[in-house]
Amino acid sequence: MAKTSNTGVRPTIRMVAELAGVSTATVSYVLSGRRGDGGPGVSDPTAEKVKAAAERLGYRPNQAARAIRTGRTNTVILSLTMLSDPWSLSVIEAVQKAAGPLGITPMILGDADWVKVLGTHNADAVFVDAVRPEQRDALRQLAQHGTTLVVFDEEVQAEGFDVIRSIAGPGCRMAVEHLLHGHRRIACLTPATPDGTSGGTRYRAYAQALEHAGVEEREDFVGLFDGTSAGAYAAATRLLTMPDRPTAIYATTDYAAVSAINAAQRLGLAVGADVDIIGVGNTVEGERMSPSLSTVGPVDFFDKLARLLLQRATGPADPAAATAETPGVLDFPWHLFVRESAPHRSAATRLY
Amino acid sequence: MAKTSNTGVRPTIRMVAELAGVSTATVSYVLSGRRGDGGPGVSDPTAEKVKAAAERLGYRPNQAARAIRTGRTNTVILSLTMLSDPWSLSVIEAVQKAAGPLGITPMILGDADWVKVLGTHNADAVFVDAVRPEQRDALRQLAQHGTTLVVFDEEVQAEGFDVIRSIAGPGCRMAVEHLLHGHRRIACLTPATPDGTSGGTRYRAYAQALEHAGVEEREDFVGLFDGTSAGAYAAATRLLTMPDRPTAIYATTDYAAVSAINAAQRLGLAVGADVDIIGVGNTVEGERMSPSLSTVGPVDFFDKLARLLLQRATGPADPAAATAETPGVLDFPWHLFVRESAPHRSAATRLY
DNA sequence: CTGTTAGCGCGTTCAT
DNA sequence: ATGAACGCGCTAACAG
Repeated sequence: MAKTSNTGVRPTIRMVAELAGVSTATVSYVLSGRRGDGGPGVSDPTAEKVKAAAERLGYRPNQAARAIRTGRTNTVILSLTMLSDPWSLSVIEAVQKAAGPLGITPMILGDADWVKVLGTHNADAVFVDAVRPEQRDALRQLAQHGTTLVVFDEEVQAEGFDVIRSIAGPGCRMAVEHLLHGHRRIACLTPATPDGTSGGTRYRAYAQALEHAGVEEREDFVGLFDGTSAGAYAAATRLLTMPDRPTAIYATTDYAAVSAINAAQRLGLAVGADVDIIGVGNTVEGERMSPSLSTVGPVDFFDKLARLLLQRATGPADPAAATAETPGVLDFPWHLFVRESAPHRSAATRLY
Repeated sequence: MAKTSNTGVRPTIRMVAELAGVSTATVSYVLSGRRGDGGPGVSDPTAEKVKAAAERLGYRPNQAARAIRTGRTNTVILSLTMLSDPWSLSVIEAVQKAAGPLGITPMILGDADWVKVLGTHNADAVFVDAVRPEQRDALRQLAQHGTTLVVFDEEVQAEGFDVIRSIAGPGCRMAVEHLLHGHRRIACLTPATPDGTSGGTRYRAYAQALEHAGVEEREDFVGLFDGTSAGAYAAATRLLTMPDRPTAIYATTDYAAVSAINAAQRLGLAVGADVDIIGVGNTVEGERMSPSLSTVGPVDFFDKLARLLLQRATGPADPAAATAETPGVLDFPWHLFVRESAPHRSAATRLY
């Protein structure tokens, strides 16, 4: 056990230098492992002395001081509005996995108030998951002042920063149209909006697809729930115990779809045979469960997002050069994943 | 709309000073609103000029540079191991609410690897929600080097930092004993541990309370679920549809208890009359629902935690003075909250 | 009473 | 391998 200092004060590079009997420059070179441009310029014995001194003092370089000089913080900030949403957790997980090997620390900003924070705190790159209209100016200004941004938004213009788009509407229609191949009695399981109605792109896609196919929408086939997965389970149970129950359920999130599958199985229905269920979002859980969940969603979304963010973070710190790298719009097209919970239906197997 | 600079470089205090035709010191005084010890020492006209220049350039002081000089970052770090746990979200929410008015930004560290990060990144205070045994040395060393820590742990010694304890065992026994006043057929609804068994303090309290009361534990009255709230709903449904169903359910988390209430109501059982349900954790949701949830838990936990953390963050930056403030152990005793879902039972109303 | 000068505190990096 | 300058904002001490 190396006895470490207990002065109550954090060791600085100067203390290390003094203890090792060298200059601060040497300590810096040794600990950062780099020397000018060329080969190694520090002799092994000195390097050992320095490392021993640093160890003994428990020295850790001060990131803030380093950042002031290098302009790099080895930090990315994730500004996430809805931390309770599993989507946010997926973002965090993907970024953490990719950042670790690079020595970059992801810091999460749970507050929606990224405008204030990003103006004063530096990071090598920042991910922002929601932009309110009145924040757009601030966004542009941040980018102009050299903040490296990756923004998730369906509308905002890419002006000096990256924008990730992932437009749900067409994909959701694909999901409902897939069900329409084999069904006419199709229910929709969707969280209620605060005002009690079921707004939102994902619900509208359902209504439009039905209308386009000439299928009348039934009000009692819309299963609203409170956003929790237990609520989805209860709503699905209600739908599936109706006298003329739906033969298919379109759930506007994968989590609701999983609950619906559980509810159906509890009721003794064979999912993928007696009843088809499709989700939205293409989350990993759906692929792994049994029966596997049919769904629509972007491909490889979180990993690609993480990769882009970290590429931007490690890219040239010089903002002038960064613009040459063409930050722009990255579009994630949605795909249909036909799996067990809602298989292909031919004329022979359709349920109407 | 103030036209702002677009040089692609972040404005510094020097640029503001130059544009305003004053010195950097003046800018600093104006923008930080303080001057030496005494009253205001900047004339109104100059202050206006400076503010205008700062506005025009979109100047925001660089926190990293400020921190190097002042030792204050106006930041607290929350190291949270299980971001998916609603408990973590409650911590975040409480801290954010308390930090906002103080101009302090909470940053969340989702990684469990706080040892590496806290060594290099500074914050005015740090909350750590879990300490593995091999991390205890690092904890002590961080505290010695001046990091202000608040640690949530049931075992670790308070050596130069605050420790928050909230011991579940006795409280959980109170919950089961409350049910024992009116019941004999008491089920336990608890998430399964990875190895399939139901370990954990909260389950053991159930087993011990039953044994102590001379009630035999029935294996089919232990409802294990996968940790999701839909899983809890399904497990509760199974318990309540048994031929000789339990008359009371002890759920080891409030979220499971809420699911159990939903399941009971769906089955047409009157909660608080036909069946009693009690939770663990004393979350706010339980108090607000109908029927209100009986539960056990600490009182005012998150708010007090937030208050302590921010008091430490804003306290004297001088670490020597900080020790005089007696950081120590803060114990949160658990209470029993008897509400509608499991009311008091007398000899007249008991269900056995 | 108002504003400036000079230097601090970090780790990094260029000449020497 | 080193001395000294550097980048940033803050602030004690000073000049008008």
